[in-house]
Amino acid sequence: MPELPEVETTINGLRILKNKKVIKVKVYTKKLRYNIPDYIHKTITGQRIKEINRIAKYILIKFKNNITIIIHLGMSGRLKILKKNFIKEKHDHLMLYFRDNYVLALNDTRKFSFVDVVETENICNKKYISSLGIDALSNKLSADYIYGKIHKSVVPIKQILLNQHIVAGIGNIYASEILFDAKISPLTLGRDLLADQINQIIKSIKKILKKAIRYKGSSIRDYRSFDGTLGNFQSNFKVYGKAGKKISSYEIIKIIQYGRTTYFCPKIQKEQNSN
DNA sequence: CACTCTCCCTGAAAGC
DNA sequence: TGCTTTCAGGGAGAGT
Repeated sequence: MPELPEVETTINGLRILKNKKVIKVKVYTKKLRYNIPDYIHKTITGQRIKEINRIAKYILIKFKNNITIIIHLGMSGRLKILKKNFIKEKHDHLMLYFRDNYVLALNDTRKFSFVDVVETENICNKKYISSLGIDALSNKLSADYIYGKIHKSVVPIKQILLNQHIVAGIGNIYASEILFDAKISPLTLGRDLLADQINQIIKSIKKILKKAIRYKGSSIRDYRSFDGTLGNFQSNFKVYGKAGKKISSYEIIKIIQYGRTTYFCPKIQKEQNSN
């Protein structure tokens, strides 16, 4: 579920917790992808949230005592904000109770999410943070940068887009959507991409991700209540999940690349070498 | 080093 | 209908 637009939408929803004080921390499932550190209790109980932001798909909840909770949502994780008379649901693994009856719950069916607790100034010492490439929405993302990373690569562009060490934030759905928008075949190898194509990919990254964020943002009720709905962007998918459907008489197909599904329209998305 | 594959986990959907 | 198999939006770590 959570790629960059979902994470962005989530942190926008979480901002109502700014300045609120944690009065209790409950860990219902310690072992997620990694164990939730035991010291989460004493490091944030009684503390107020200073700010909430993200690095790529990592959510950072920063407290005023210089502690940051880092949350990665994995495949199926989501954060819910609950009010006083909430009911704990299946797969709620961590709950932060705030003054004023707010509760923040991490719910994750598949337990691929993780929660880390670090001193704020040491966030970048975490290997999973420091090894990230440039954020997909950063204006530092340039064709020169991408070219430098991929001009010798024999990996297909679809997989390159999923590589968080190159561009951070794109996931499996938006990778297909971005390449369709750029009219580039997901099979094209990194070293075969032309400068124009790299520029086009960057444009499509911004366009698709921003549009996705806009659609989530337009359904405020969805994320304010954190009811698990995906927002409205699904109906905007052009190719993802649409194998067998047609775009102006050209068929969309599904292939498997590196164990992940890719959807594309071969007639519209050309490989440079096949022309 | 660069690339590829498996695995972590649960449940919905597809297959039989 | 009910049982079995496949697959899912992420990413680390092992293997080649």
